[in-house]
Amino acid sequence: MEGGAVQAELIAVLAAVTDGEPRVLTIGSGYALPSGPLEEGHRSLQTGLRAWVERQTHHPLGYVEQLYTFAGQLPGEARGISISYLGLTREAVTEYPGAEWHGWYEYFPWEDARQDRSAPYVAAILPRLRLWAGDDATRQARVEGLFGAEGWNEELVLQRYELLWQASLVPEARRAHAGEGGTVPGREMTHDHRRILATAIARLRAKIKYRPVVFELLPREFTMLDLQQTMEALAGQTLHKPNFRRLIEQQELVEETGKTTSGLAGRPAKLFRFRQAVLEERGVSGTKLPRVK
Amino acid sequence: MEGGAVQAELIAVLAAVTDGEPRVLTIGSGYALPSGPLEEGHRSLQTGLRAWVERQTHHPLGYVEQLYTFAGQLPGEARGISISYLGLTREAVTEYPGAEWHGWYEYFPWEDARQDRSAPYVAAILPRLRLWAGDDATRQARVEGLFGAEGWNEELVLQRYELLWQASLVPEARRAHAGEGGTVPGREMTHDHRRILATAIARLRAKIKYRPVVFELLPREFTMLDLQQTMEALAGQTLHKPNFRRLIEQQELVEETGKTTSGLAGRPAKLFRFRQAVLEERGVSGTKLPRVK
DNA sequence: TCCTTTTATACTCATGGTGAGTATAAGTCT
DNA sequence: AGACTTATACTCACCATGAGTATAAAAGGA
Repeated sequence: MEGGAVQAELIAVLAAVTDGEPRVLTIGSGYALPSGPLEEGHRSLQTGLRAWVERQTHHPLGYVEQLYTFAGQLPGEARGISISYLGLTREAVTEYPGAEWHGWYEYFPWEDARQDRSAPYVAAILPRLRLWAGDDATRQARVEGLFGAEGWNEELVLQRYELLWQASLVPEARRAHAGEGGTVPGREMTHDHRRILATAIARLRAKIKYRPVVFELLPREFTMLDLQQTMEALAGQTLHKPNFRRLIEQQELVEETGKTTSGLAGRPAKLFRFRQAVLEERGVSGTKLPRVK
Repeated sequence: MEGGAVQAELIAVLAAVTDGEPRVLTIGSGYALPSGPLEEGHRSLQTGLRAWVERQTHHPLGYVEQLYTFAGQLPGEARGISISYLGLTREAVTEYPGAEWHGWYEYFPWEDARQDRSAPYVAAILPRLRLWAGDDATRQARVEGLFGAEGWNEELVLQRYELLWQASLVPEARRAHAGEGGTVPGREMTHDHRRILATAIARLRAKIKYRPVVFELLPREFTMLDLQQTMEALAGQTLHKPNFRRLIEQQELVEETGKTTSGLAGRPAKLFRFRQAVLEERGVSGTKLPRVK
């Protein structure tokens, strides 16, 4: 009845958006995510996570949600379980040696589709994937569906990374099954940390569409443009300004503070704040089914 | 650097819909979910889960997705981590002793809002929750938001269960902090298995709205009514027939088989099958943001 | 045989959200 | 003062959705 005991590793993807760039908190010069094993003293998984992030980066942890759990084969030692989390914050002013913020898109340059910034990367990747697919119709369909010109779906971050992995086009894959030829641009990470980051980005891109989590990344007061640019940074997509505004207003997510910006070019913008009340009111409908009565 | 080793427990919520009733596979006469510790031989978490479910219930596992991971304090022994999964299948014809299918709504009678079946339960629960809330405005808001007459949100299954737990109205809570007074109708489960079931129901209710997972629960060929009733069983809501049909058709989720039903009362219904192609075509848009260009 | 019952399927109509684009307001900068 | 820049307001066509009604095609009983 007694199963084998395992090590439990807690891994954090801590995200922020600064100056319109989404960033992630790393250690080891951008090569790893903050992480450490669950210990005796930790009363819960989140407690353990908080402890490790604060020890390694001295950065406080705000909003946190669980991402995914999987069994990893720690080479040599006993097997381990990795439990990953996504956290949202704003970058602290003070820096801590060893901890660095890096742009998401250093790791996934092909994911930033704002004004076609990703275009050259995708153009370089596609022929190599097509070569890999060869005559295999299933592979071809996946390649075109994920990287093809028809309707880029920004939520499929993980699927795209895994495809590159399988095609041996990322360095991490080489460590597993030695491949031939070169790899694709994009910063590498240890173990499967880059896969975890991809999971985090995908989750966040999906979530901002139906839950008001963006506000965790913004200061207390912000302009419509701040809000829009933060969304665009996360989604990796440019948004239609008037319609974005209308969307936010009709959902009553924000309220005016009465203040405006000044000193910048152009007409001063109103400052808004998030309406905390939404969190209670909204059980979020998310309906889609034609209820009766 | 060496953290405390832990036990990893794998827990499965295996769901099916039979004759318009959503059901869950249990052991111990409906008192527990299939589960067991991760062992040396298991190559992945899902492998381990499959092994345990098949050993305890002899039921095959089809579509599976991860639910949640948390640290539980197994009393006495070393601490443990519980990793829960949701699986979707059809009930096998052969039965295995010790394994039983039970209706979801035996465990959560207040969640079945089809033609007001839940009404008497909600009516009985509400005054007791209001009593518990007392003058506390935060508590009152939660009670009314979750159980109140205004817009029942079928996705908040977990939140409702947790509220009842905190109010000490479910037997499981009594084991933790002894409470006074009676409990509310609804079958009890061991440990936090009922909480896990609530998580599974909530996840599935959310997911059927944007991913074609219902078809995992249906036979290969089915009528529109079969499909609708399966959805209704999961959502715990009655749906508008013409609009439901239109929704399915415009999304091109199914195709006609050419066959029809016969022998039953009323006009024969066309038989449909799921269009497997959707799984490839659709990266599922889920858009909501006003993209530009 | 015909009529009732039952279920399936097809239509109608008003409404509101969404995509796309244009027009005006109100500041800085030169 | 005029050019420039950004913010904000408005328009219009279209389509998905909520709600309800009408017709089709079988079974079953009088």
